[in-house]
Amino acid sequence: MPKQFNKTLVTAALPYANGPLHIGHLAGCYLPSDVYVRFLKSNNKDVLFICGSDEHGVPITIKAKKENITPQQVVDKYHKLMKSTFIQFGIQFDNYSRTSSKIHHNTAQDFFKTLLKKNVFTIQDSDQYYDETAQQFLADRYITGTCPKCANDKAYGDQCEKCGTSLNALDLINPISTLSGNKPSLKKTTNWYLPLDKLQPKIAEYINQHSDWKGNVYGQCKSWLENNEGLQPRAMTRDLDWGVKVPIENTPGKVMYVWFDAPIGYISATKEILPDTWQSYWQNSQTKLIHFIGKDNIVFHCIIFPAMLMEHENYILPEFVPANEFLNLEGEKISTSKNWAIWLHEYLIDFPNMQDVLRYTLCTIAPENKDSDFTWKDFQSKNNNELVAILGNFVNRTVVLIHKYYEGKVPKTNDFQAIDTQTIQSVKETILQIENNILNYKFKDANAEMMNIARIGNKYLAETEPWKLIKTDPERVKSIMNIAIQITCTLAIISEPFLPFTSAKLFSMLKITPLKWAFASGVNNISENHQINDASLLFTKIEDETMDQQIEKLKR
RNA sequence: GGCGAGGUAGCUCAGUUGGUUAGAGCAUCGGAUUCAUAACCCGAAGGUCAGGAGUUCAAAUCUCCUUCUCGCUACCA
Repeated sequence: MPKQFNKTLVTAALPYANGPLHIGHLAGCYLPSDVYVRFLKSNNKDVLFICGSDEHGVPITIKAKKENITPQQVVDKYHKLMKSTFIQFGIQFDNYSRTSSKIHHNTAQDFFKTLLKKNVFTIQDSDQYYDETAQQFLADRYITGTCPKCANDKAYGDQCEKCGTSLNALDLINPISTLSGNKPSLKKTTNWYLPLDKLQPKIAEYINQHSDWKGNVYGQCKSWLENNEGLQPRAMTRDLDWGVKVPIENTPGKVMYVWFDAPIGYISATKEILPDTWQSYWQNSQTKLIHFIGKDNIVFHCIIFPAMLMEHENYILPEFVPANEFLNLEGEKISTSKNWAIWLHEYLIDFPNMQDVLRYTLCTIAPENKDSDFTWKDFQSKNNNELVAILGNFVNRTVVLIHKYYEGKVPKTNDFQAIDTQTIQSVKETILQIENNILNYKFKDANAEMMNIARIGNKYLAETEPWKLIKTDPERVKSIMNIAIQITCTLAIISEPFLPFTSAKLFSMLKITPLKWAFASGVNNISENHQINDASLLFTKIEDETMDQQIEKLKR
């Protein structure tokens, strides 16, 4: 029995505010979520799209120390940059918030207090390494030493990358803090744990109800649940001076674990824009909650956050988690530290007003089922051979012909011939496929089908040959050109989720106010005698030289 | 090491519960065309489905083994 929903709450993973955004972020998470939300909004659905910067955690404090500024200055810088990047790429969040905001701190603390009141947490003491010079406790990741198994002297406190063994920092021989290079000391500390072990049956039941999730997501959840010892308690607090303070008396220097506070950021961002009605989304069983993320955070969104929500008891649980795999770049993993990335804010400078080209390219190679690869050559080919040659060209030849034959006034249709009805029918069928694909989170397929509508248009013109008929049967040409312009209007409507800037240009060229999805298969959207604007190019060719420069830039 | 996901045409990727001759886009080659940004349209060629064994009337699909890539491995986010 499928559940019925009347609201959709879409979240996109909170990007971590210690660096700029690159194409992998866009392809993996923000583009698919934006397409999905734009589609629902075009269909007049009640949908809310939430995101924000994740501004806590150790890496930010380390970056601040390195650059000799405060953590707040670090997050201010990247929050501003990321927000502006999203806006420029047309990622249309209803709210792009941040976890350093007052409302977030309050919301996260309230959430924590509720779990405290319900006695959800278990409290445990443990010995943790402490760096006297840096004056802070060290996460396992920030300690290196000699692996007890393979004697590799560059093993991390959580894992030895040489032999692959999972480690505990206490196992390391000759531990060294990566912050100061000194030997850390052991200190006792108390933390509040989410007892995932006790919650395992509830979580397992929840996951089992969602065997329809994508293979990578469901598989990873099962792997956590069915791991030899099952789920283990996880500390929800950390010893750090940067983060949301734990709302318990006499706990100085203790903040919430980033993965406790970050997903609550989705809630606080909703509260921020809907102070009175946010509960109608988060605490309403009629709401479909969807988390768009990358494969690296499956466990947090499918196990830990749902566990938190279950124990709070007032919230709905995620209904679907479309996690994408990773995007590679020119055959290699994207790496921030090696500067092997295409930074979005730089793309905007190098390719002004070409956001849709990147949106399109990334959508065609979205890593929906497996890691995929971005190459500049492919980017150029998608632009030149598809956007310019198929979509741009169809629109251009249609608009040019209408100006040539009718001075830009849309001609009236006469009787439809078989080819007309067939063409209209195949456009309708393609639209249905797009809808079906989007609703099933298959954005790559949906995007390809959108391009197929332009192909149908090109084929229609090639087969009807209005440039020949104009000499023998001008009445017939009127019908053909009318249908061609209606298809152009369809393209304006259905391209909006994928190519919002192009869609806007198309509506402007057609000189009509933007239409919603319900009009997509209409054949009377542009009325007879309506005056359209002059043709202008939607896309321009990209030369080899431009691509060579970008490839050169990567290698620097 | 353990677990999960993947390996399909030159390239980038689809292949739903096993079922006609394994698909698409791009690239390549050929044809047609001139309204259009030398674009469009039609057609052809291109695959031992990572490798091996097994189950079955039938395997890209199910099972086992080998191998490669990516992720997770519980205090990185």
